[in-house]
Amino acid sequence: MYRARFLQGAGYIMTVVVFTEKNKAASQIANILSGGKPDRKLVEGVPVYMFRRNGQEWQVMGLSGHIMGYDFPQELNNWRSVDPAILIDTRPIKTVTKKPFADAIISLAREADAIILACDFDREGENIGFEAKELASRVSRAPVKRARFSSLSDSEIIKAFDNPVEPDAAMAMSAEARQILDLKMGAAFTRYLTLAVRERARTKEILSIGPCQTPTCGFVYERDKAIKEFNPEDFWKIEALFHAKDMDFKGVHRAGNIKDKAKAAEIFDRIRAGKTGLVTKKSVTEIKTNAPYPLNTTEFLKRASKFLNISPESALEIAEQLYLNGFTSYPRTETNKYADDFDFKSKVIAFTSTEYRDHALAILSGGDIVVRNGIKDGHDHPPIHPIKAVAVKEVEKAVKTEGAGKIYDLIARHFLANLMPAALFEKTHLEITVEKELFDSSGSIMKNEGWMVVYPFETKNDKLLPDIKEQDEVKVKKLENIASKTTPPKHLTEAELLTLMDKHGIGTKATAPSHIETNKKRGYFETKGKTIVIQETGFILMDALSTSIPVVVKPEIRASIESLVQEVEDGSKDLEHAVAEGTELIKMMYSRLTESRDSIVSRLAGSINDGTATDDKKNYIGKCPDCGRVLRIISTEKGRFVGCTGYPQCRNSYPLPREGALSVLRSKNCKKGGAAVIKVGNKYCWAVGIGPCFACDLMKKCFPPEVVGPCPICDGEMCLVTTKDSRFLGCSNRCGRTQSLPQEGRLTVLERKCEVCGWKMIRIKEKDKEAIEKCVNRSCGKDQGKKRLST
DNA sequence: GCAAGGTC
Repeated sequence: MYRARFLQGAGYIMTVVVFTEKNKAASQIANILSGGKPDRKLVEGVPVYMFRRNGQEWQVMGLSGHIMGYDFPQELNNWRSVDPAILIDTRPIKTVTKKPFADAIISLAREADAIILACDFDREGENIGFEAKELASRVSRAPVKRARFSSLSDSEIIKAFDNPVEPDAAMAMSAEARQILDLKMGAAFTRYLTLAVRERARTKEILSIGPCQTPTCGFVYERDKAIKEFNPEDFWKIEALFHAKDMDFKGVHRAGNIKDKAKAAEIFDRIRAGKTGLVTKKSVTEIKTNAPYPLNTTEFLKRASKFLNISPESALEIAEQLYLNGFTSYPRTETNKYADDFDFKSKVIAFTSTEYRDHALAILSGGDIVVRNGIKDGHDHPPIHPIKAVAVKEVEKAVKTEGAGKIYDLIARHFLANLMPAALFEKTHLEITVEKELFDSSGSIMKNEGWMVVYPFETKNDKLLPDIKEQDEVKVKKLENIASKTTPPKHLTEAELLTLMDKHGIGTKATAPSHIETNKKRGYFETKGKTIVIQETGFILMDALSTSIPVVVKPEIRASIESLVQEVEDGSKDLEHAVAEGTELIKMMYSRLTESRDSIVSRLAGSINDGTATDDKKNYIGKCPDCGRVLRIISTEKGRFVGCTGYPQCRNSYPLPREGALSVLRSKNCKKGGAAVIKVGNKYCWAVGIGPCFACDLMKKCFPPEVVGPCPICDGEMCLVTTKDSRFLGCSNRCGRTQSLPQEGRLTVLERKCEVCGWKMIRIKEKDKEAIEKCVNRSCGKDQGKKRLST
């Protein structure tokens, strides 16, 4: 500054140095501020853009995100010799991780008369700017200012650089607090757990814990636990098939899902003779469905997974490629709301020369363009939208990454959809009375496609009802009392997981996919198509942690660090106090971890080195309730029993019957808590730890005979009897009535009943043949009941 | 070798 003022009189030209978050931003900002084409040079291999502005020499350089990072001092890097607890009390050291950038900063700073930090307008951006500021301060006393802008539009950039503000130290320090606390916790917990498990199981795997990855896994665990613990309940549903005006349509009894079998039977008895129904009420309502909000990163990743089956990780990578090639806008944004002065019209016009032509023309002919805007404004970047209007083929030619065309298509269609009117549906509800009982039928017809015309990803099937009025009569074609069971919740999809993470503030717009990847890499969960399924190690770890340190498995861990970080940003707490408080918190959790070492480790060790025992399907019984390892059938010369792989530490064992071939019935769960149910020969079943099933009062509940229909000659029921080399139907009263069954193929008794005789239907699937469904009753003459299935 | 956050 001193030098500048002194030299200015002698024709000295002030040099303004600008640091942006990345090269792309540097070049764009230089373009805007220079009003033309800036010169470009390389400093230490880093591009710098130069131009004259207001009589000053400007030099704009892009950083590469963080160019510094925290780590522990060298001497703490030996996992074996350093107690992980020490890490918690050690202040990590910040060092340069990208030297060329640091060198370039220093080189530019030497010549600078003024420095402007121009990174993204968020916490990490402020912090990245401060990394440059700190390096510059080593060689320069030039004043440092901050340009704040939330998009790279000309007007906003010029405004930001004409009115620079003071850098926000509190905001920058808040990110510092996050980095330090994340590292302390992650490193200490991960090292401790990994080393503890290695004492018991031979593995090179790392078992990591972190304030984002662990709650992410926690979401998956909670869902899969609910699935595991789910108990199906019976319910009955009374359905009618109506007919009017040449059309069949369905109705459901108003009682919906009836849990009480007797009640369902009673209702069904009242109506079963009904031949006609009366339309007692009809209502028609019009429903508007708005286009979804513009795409921010989270929403984009969710839709790419849901509609295109592209994982969040690769969707973000593809979007990055599209962005770098100028097809779409910056993919990392929280904002789902366009700026007031956003120029939609010229973009839509550009689309008139692409395959989206018809949609673009429809928008242009609809008068003023109205955008369907969201409500989130992260003051960062505009929603993800197309920059260039091109054909999908051109995108695929330029960007070779698989899925690039599909992603572009989604972004383009979403953009156009945001400019189109709402879709209109007409929903019709009919109340139909049969024998004084009420049935409901509903239908839906699309009246106006609106934005959905350009958005084929959402399904919009019409459900039609005949055009009938109140007091019209309809024919009853069929009435059914359908027995069903409640179904367990479904596994989480990636889209749902992203929603949960977003809702609980786990990770940022750019990092959510990486936390999912980390968990996969660790073997905690895996993706099967769009759904996510927990794996043994992940389940046991989450299960163990949720009893000893529940906050770690829940989003609370992130929230408590976040609230400290927020206080630093607000200025209500300084960095040192926040780090001290956070450290105390981590210490408390760490001591819970060490206290429960044995229970966590013994269970985890089982999941890791007992892989072979688990894979031994023939002898695998289940988890040992004492130590969490693996129970299996052990046969010796002296006899056989169920024992634990944890032997000799764990001496848990259970007796088995001496005689008979054993086969574990995987689908049966012993209701008295037996570890598994084993079939002994063809005679009886045996619950491990409980004893023979025939001696159990719950036998009939666990092994209900498969009833297929009434016995034709007595009041008994015909049941499926399966022996080692045959299967047939026999009367439950043992009156002597039997019936043979097809002996070949896999036989399944279906819930559905034959429409003619009321016996159950069966399904036979022979190898290399199509499955056949037919009535099980040989005396039932109905051959039409036979149906070939496509499988 | 450990976390999470930037960016390529």
